[in-house]
Amino acid sequence: MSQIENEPPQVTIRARIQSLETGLTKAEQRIARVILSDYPVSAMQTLSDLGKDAASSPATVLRFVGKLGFSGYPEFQKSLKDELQGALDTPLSRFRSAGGDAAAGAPLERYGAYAMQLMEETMGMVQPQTISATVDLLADTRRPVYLIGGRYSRGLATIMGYGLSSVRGLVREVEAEARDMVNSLADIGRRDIVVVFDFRRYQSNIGHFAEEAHANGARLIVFTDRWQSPCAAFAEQVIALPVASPSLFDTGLSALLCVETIISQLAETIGAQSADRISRIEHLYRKINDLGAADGDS
Amino acid sequence: MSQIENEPPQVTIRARIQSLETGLTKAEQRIARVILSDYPVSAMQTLSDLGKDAASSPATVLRFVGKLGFSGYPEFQKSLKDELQGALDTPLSRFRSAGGDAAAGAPLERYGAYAMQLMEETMGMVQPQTISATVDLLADTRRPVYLIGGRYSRGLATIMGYGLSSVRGLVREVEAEARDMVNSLADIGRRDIVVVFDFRRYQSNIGHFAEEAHANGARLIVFTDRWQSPCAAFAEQVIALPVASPSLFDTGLSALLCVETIISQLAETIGAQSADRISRIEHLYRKINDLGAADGDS
DNA sequence: AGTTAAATGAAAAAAAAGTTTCGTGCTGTA
DNA sequence: TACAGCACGAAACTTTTTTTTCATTTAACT
Repeated sequence: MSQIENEPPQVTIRARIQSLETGLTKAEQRIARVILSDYPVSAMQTLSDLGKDAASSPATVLRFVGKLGFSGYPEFQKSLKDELQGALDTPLSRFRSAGGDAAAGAPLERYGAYAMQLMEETMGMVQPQTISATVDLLADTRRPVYLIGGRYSRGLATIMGYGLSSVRGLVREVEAEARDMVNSLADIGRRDIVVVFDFRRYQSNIGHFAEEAHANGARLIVFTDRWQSPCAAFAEQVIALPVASPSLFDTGLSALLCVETIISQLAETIGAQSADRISRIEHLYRKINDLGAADGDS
Repeated sequence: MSQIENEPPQVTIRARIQSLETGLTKAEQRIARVILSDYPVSAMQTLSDLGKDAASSPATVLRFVGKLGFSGYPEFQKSLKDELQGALDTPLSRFRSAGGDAAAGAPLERYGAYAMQLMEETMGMVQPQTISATVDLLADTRRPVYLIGGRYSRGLATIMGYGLSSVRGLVREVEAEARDMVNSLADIGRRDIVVVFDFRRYQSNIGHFAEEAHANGARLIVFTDRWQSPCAAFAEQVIALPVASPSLFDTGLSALLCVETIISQLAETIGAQSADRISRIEHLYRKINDLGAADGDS
């Protein structure tokens, strides 16, 4: 009988429910909780099933749906399905449902969808406390930090080094080459933190560096792969990552994800102190850059 | 009345439908196509709606569902919902439905879920032909490649340089420092490819380097952000990337994704030639590494 | 405490969905 | 061409779901 007056707004139904928080009766809150808990699948049952789940009655559920602005339960479910359709129309979903191995689509789509799976895998593989312990260690700004990486992972060490030095001082990247390694080792002691990136195929010189640093009493953080570099044996924190990719080479995306997460957490932990530092650095960089540019041009 | 005899197998219903390919009548094939097209939402309508979509009848749809091994339409839909529930129970989905901004969960989960969105955005932002054109350019192994990056992006340049030199020769990383830049520029000419990484805040010396290289006739590939480095003006290929992150810093994940995609494509393009090179390099690295390690220890 | 208003669920009524049956029309074979 | 067999959909039938109604309970206010 009743005509549809209100077109569905852009926001998700989930958001609409959440924004209704106030003005919901007790039974309705129960219903909301059930819907939100396994959204949206939980809302795809029949009226009476949903009522049962919320220890309520079909009638009450229907009134709740009315408050949401729908003129009937089927209309509500229709909206839900439309919304779901949109949510599922993503590269990852398509990749997943294609079986994950289909060579379909552009290279970037393929690699990207794989990368997304990798992010998930990474989240599952790295313990939250490993991240937080690492952040805590690095948050002690009186401890100098040394970074070193192998042939491939040198780039990651550089990126992490840059991030670290944006947030705190006493950061130094060590070249994976005899002279610099020895020189650094001479300085490294109990107060120091050493961050090592070592992925297969593990480089023996990196391993020796880590071992020596550990012997000198340094605290060791190791980024490595699933099979774990020998360095891991001496490490206080081991961040073991998935590195397989759909190409001939291993991927560094999982490592970069962790590095950026750590830097971001570190910035939050060190807080105001680091915000200050960042702006000072920005300022200085601009000054020196201008000098450098002039120098380069002349 | 009829009891459920067959427990649902591990495979998705999608896969089951696909494997049924043969043994499907014409009308059933139409139904299959409709279901697979917007899977699984398309299969969540009523029997008659689905029949109408497939230009068929409820009865035929029901027979189709029977062939799939279900004893009735509701049972079929139940399976579908269970499957969907599983598919939606991922970090990304949770992040999305949490509104994207919720500080819920461990830092890695949060950053990782964001990263997944970023991958998607990257896929949307970078044109497939940009990637393929870049790969083609780099596949010309007679052309020397020079890489340079700013303070942050130096790490990315290093990683790409490593990847490139695994696949082909004539790769050189240029330090973003006056002497090395000038020296390199002296060599760079029409035959050369220059890859520049420049993200905000853009460094003027990088810009000058790119301009000069372009003036010398080199082909320019620029990795930059959404707002585009000044270098982009001289570039033959511009890879503009999303870099915003849920922290104070920009992210390099999108850039690394593109770099790895390009390297992987390059390896496939150059093909056997590169497979050969990779194994030769592995062998040589092992030899030299042993020397280096011995050197470092002594 | 008493009154009023709102909220709730049971149950009946209405609507819609799923299932079954059966006749038509097609396809391939004798 | 006639026949068998199968696929198909229309329509009748059955079941389930949604909606409405109404009595009861619960909460709120004087």
